[in-house]
Amino acid sequence: MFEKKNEIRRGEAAIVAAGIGDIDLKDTLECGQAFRYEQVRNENNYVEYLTVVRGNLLRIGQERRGELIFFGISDEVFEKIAVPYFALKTDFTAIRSDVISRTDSAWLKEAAESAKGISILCQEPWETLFSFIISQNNNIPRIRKIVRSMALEYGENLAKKQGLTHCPLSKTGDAPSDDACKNCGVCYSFPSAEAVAAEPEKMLPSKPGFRYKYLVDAAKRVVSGETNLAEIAEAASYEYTLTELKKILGVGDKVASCVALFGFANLEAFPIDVWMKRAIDAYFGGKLDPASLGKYAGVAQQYIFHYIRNLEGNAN
DNA sequence: ACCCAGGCTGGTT
DNA sequence: AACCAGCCTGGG
Repeated sequence: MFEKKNEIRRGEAAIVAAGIGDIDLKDTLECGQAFRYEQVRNENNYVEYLTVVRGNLLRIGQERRGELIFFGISDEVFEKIAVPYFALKTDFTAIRSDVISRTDSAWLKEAAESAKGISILCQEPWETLFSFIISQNNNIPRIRKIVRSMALEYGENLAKKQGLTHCPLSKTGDAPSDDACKNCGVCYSFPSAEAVAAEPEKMLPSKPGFRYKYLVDAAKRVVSGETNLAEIAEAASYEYTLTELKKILGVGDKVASCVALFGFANLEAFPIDVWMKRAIDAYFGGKLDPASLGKYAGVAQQYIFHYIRNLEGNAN
């Protein structure tokens, strides 16, 4: 694995992570790998997002490529939560060079350049599994809506817990009381497997549709230990991860490889969905062997995926 | 009204 | 082994 050190500036109210390659906050959060992000409008000249990571509400801004600003964050949360989540120690510039060096495809080289702002996040395995089960035959706005709604059902109000004096999404300066937050869900912790397994029917108002029984199966297996996410993480084997995850009802190759890539940081995982099929048919003569792209094939997959979607007028 | 959305299951050939 | 209808639901 390539690694590099970051230059971290610590201010009073924020920690700035600089020298972290080409990362683009919007591209990274909105490329379809994650669902718990919310852009916050502000009057400053930077983009700002809210996101929930392992039970921590994070406020992140970006003024320029390759630099992230974490607002109101402690050193501990920064080191233990933000750095791993955004994979700030992973050198995606070097990985991109590695990918480019392994292909003759001018189209892929172009895609890699175009999508160089994308970092592969390191998300919580359970959250990734649950979210990608919801993602099947579904679109991103609705996936996000379902997750927000379930977080509201099962989760904890983190804005309140973390002592925010006003809601970042409110223009009127409302305090983040349970009452004020009851229709939002953006700032709530992700539903735990235990909570879902204990009261699965609470998912129904969020309208998961035919995925309901899949979500129940996933929660029950994780709680019982039949699916041992910690052990899968420890094994760090792509093949093993796929095999184990596919035992869950409703988890096939696509969902399992997404969870491997985004939830277990198996960067060789290569999810193939309808967009990837289109790209492979149109630009790789109908076949593309992931192994030929090396151990960072999953990063190449994101470049291809991002590029084809932008070319073909990006869908939801 | 109809069709589709970042798949999978279960049944049929 | 390959094929494929049907699936919950919301939005165009």
